[in-house]
Amino acid sequence: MRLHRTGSLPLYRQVQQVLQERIESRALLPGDRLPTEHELARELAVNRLTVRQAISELARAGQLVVRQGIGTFVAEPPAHFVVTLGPERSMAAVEHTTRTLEQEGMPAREVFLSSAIEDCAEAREQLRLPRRRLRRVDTQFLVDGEPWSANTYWLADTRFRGITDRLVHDGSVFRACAEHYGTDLRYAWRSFAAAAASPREAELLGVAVGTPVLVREGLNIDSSGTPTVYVTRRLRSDRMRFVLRYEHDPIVE
Amino acid sequence: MRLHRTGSLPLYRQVQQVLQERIESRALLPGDRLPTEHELARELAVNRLTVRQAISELARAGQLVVRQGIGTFVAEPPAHFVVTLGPERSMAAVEHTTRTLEQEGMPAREVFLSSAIEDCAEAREQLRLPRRRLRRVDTQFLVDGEPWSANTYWLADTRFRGITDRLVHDGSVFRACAEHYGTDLRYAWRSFAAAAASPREAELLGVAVGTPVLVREGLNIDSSGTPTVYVTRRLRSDRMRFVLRYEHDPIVE
DNA sequence: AAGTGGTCTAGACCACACC
DNA sequence: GTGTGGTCTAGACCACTTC
Repeated sequence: MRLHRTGSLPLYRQVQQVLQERIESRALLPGDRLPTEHELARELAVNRLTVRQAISELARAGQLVVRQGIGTFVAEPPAHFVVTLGPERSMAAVEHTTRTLEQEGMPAREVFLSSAIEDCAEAREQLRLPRRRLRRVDTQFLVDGEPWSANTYWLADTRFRGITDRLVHDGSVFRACAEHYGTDLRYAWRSFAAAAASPREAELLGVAVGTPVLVREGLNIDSSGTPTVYVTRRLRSDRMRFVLRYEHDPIVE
Repeated sequence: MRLHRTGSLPLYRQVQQVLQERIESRALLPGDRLPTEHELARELAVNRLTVRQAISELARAGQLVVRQGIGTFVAEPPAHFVVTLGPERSMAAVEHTTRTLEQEGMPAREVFLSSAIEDCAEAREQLRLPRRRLRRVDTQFLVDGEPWSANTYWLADTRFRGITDRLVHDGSVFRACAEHYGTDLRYAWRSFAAAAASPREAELLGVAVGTPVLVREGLNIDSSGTPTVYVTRRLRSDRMRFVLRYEHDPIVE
């Protein structure tokens, strides 16, 4: 195989096409290891950096998975787990998702990462709190040992005093609010956006920097309508997807 | 300024930090042009490729905008337009969004791109149609002349015969369905995910390949409950964001 | 024509995983 | 140690924008 500049298609795009053809023709199956970068470079008579440029775009797009020291692999078709959102503002939420996952043999749990007094303009405004009262709690959602989301919660330090100690053994913030503080939460709003994974987020999610992540933010209010928890989740877009169903009587999270 | 390998932080990350510091300290303001890649390379005593690697990640993350032949600029803070979704399945949808945008002085319109008989397993399943009856329509949503979303609609060719001609002057597919075919649509479901822009999508949206985009899919049914239009939208995540409000009585799309 | 970013090369060394 | 991907360099030429 030999590539060369033709028309105006850059070499690295031609390399991409070669790889995509091999995947689509099933010459390479999900989970298979690609030839090494050196081998591909030699085989296609291009520089290794050109191969890397081709691979890195395909990896970002989720078609390949690169593992340092091991090799580059054809990605498994994403096990898009569908989370169904109802029109309700209730929050059986995490509970429901967790149960569903477990029924499919995928043990899910939320793990506490860190907690600190910290300021954040957006959280301050949403919660209407002075800056010194703002507590930030970070958690990770693991499914089958694999990180699926990185979460940041903002809440009033005074109202949930000592919550950090509660979270060490069970990282579920919402459960802690309910069980230890008697606070029933429901949604005021939730939002969806897409963003590139920052270095920190990429590490937490086990993906490459710049990988698209689904950003879900939400404000939770207590039964009196007071803004109580402002949460930001970054979700692996190759693992989760949200669906708003209107037909049937709908469930949660 | 001189960078060198310290600890284990790669050079290109140090270059990123330098740039981010200049942006955060407001030494570089939104819209400002950065020094050229050659200049940065010389100034920081690193290779130009190293500078490029730093810049390309920041560009993907939306902090910088790179324009060939012109220069690299600090991105304007994203004018996240918020689209409010109600729990209703109704579809005042595009209408409402368009009106809101226009009130803010941003003329919005949907533009027809192409139309063809084409097969798609997912669309076939959603619409329960045989493959030969499947029509694909592509449109672009422009706000103030700038592309905000790339849309693909799937519908029954027989039911909407001649729709292509209707769309040439007004690209709004939903409006065409209502006005020319008397079909009132509402949502059965909508979904949200994130993905990397493919070369084709990147071109339509005016962003770099691999930029995170918000993927919104939905199935629309007519008043008898028949699946009628299956639509996939790719939205610029630096321009739009979806919010589900639960508090007030809610509006549309 | 001049200046910008876009692509490509050859070669080197480093960090990580596995044996 | 061996082999993988990760980082980095020096230098070249191309494509696009502006003048």
